[in-house]
Parts: sequence; structure tokens; C-alpha cells
Amino acid sequence: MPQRQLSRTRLPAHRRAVEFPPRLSSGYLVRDAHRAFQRLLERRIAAYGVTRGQWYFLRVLWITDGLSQRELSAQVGMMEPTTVIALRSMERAGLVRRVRSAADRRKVEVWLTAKAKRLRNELLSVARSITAEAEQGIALRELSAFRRVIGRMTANLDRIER
Amino acid sequence: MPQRQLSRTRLPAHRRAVEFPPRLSSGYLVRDAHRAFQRLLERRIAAYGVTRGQWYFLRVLWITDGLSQRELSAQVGMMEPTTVIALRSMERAGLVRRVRSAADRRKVEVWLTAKAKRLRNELLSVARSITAEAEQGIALRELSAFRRVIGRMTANLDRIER
DNA sequence: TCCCATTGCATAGATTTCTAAGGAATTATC
DNA sequence: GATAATTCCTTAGAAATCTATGCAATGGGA
Repeated sequence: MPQRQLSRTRLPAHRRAVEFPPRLSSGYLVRDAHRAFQRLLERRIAAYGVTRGQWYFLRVLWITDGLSQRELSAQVGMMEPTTVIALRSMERAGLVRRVRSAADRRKVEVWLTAKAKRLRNELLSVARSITAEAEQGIALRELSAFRRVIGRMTANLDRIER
Repeated sequence: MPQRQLSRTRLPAHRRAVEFPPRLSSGYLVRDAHRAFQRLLERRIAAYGVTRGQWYFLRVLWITDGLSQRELSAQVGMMEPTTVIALRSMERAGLVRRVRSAADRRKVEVWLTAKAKRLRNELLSVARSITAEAEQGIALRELSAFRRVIGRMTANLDRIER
């Protein structure tokens, strides 16, 4: 959308010494792509009564069921309070059961319900088709170059944060 | 982190017909990168008393000051209630003034304060250096290929949502 | 002029995420 | 074995986002 100027002011030149248009920022490009992915995922899985917040946890539990909340947090890459909230909603939605571990009563094991297991294949297909649609018209060698570059960026940034 | 199996169950084979490991998903790679960018940005601008939610609006206002809330929402790419909330916090933080338009009393013009203008160059430098750090060790031609690919993905996804 | 559709902003309520701090179970140390 | 440190989960509170809805100003058509 074009920017009309009218009575609006442009900052004086000395205030604009630093320029950094969003289109030149990898961060902005990544953000836009992320939002596009998220929006589409959110809409498609909503049809199954699954929210985006639940999705990431299902994704991990579909690979390894019965993890503790801490293990889940680590694998999903979220902080523990986030996990508590997500699991609460998943339990309400009948997707998981939380079972206090007999061996170590501090731990809570998270187990998928039959319902969540039944959703697995269909929801993973949803994810795959979103990816396929995103990758339309992009050559395989470009895709693998893309993966290498974005992986490198993430690693660079993660390293900085120690 | 390796996944120990112990007593945890793997789903039976017929439930695993669809496989889609996160490492093969462009969506996951984009999500990880986005989170890495955001975390670093958030930490660095916090030193200036600016939050991530305010950042995107500053970014636009530093280019064109005095936009209405609706125009701001469109340029930032957020819904209007989000803009309301962000601007409220920015007004509290002394970054903007909201002025009801004399010409059309429905509109609210958003103007940067002197403080926000003073922050501009330093904060844009912060953004640029985060980008530079993310791009460390990536060749220029790889970077431009990356931009083309991720832009294409975003466009593909946006097109689907109509 | 008066009505009503449109436009612009705001509120309400939900979700997803974080940091900071607390409580309960377990393990280590003396 | 008693105390201290650690581990695991939870609560509290804030921020950033959305959808759905409401209200107030404007402008077009009868």
C-alpha cells in the first residue's frame, strides 16, 4: 500500500542517517513467512478442534508418548509455564492425560489419548500439505540451500545468546 | 537432545504411516529462526525501554509520522485492536502522542515524541547489527537466494488465504 | 434534512508466550 | 538421619496477538 504524505512529516535528514528498510532485513522476511505459516496452520487444524498452542506438543508426543513435562518443554522448545498452560488445555480437550509418575512423584507423565492418536495421521498430512503449498515453484536445490541458510542464521543467533 | 525410550511407547506402525520430521519442515525452520530473531531483538531493545510490541510501530512511524491508527495497522500488518493496545503502551511510555484529527474526528493521528525520534538511529543500528550477526558466514549470493525463496514462500501462503 | 451504510476506533474475551517466584518431592551432604 | 541443595511442577502477572462486537463520526441518497 502506497504511503501518502499529505501533512505528515518526514523526519529531518540528520534523524534519518541510519536507514534499514524492512525489505532488506532477513528478520522481517522471516517474521512475515512465520506469520503466513502460522495463520494457515491455525486455520486448518481448527477444523479438528486443535489449536496452534496444542499443535507443537502433539507433534512431539506423536513421536514419543509419555514424556514428563520438563522433557516435553525441552523438546518443544518452550518454557515450562507455557507447557503447563498448553497441557491444561489439551487435557480439557481430551487430547492427553497427565499421570503422576509412580517412580518419582515430582514428575508428571503426559500420555496421548486414543483421540489424539487418531488425529495423528490426518493432522500430519495437513502440515505436509501446507509445506508443499509453501514450496510450490521452488526448485529442490534452492530449497536445500534455503534450509542451510536459515539453519545457519538460527545457529548464529542462538550462539550469541549463549 | 536424544530421545530415550524406556517405558514410553512408540505408536504402532499403522499409526505412523505419515511421517513428517520437523527438520524437514520449512515451517519449523522458519519458526525456529523467527524465535531466535525475536528473542535477541527483545533483549537488545529492552535496554532502551522499548518492547517488541512497540518496535514494529516505531519502525513504521520512523518512516512516516502522523499516520492514523488504521493506516498504521495496515502498514505494520496487525489487526486494529492490537494497534490500540500497542499505542496505549507507547503513549504511557512517552513514545507517541495520539491526536484526534481536526479534519475527521473519527481518526486519531499518531505522532512520535522527541524521545522516540531520538531513539531512532540507535535502535535501527541495533536491528542492523542483529541482522549482520544472523548473516555471519553466509555468502551474498546465498543471501539473495534465501530472500527470494522465503519471499516466494510467503507469497505462496498469502495467496492461499485469499 | 433525515436516515442509514460506511468508516475508524475501542472494548471484551481468548490464546500463546514469557519472567519471576513459590511449593513439594527427591537426592546429596554432613 | 537431619539439613541443604536440587529437581519438577505450578502460580502469578505481564505482554502480544487474535476474533467478534460495539459505538461514534461521517457522508450519500431519498
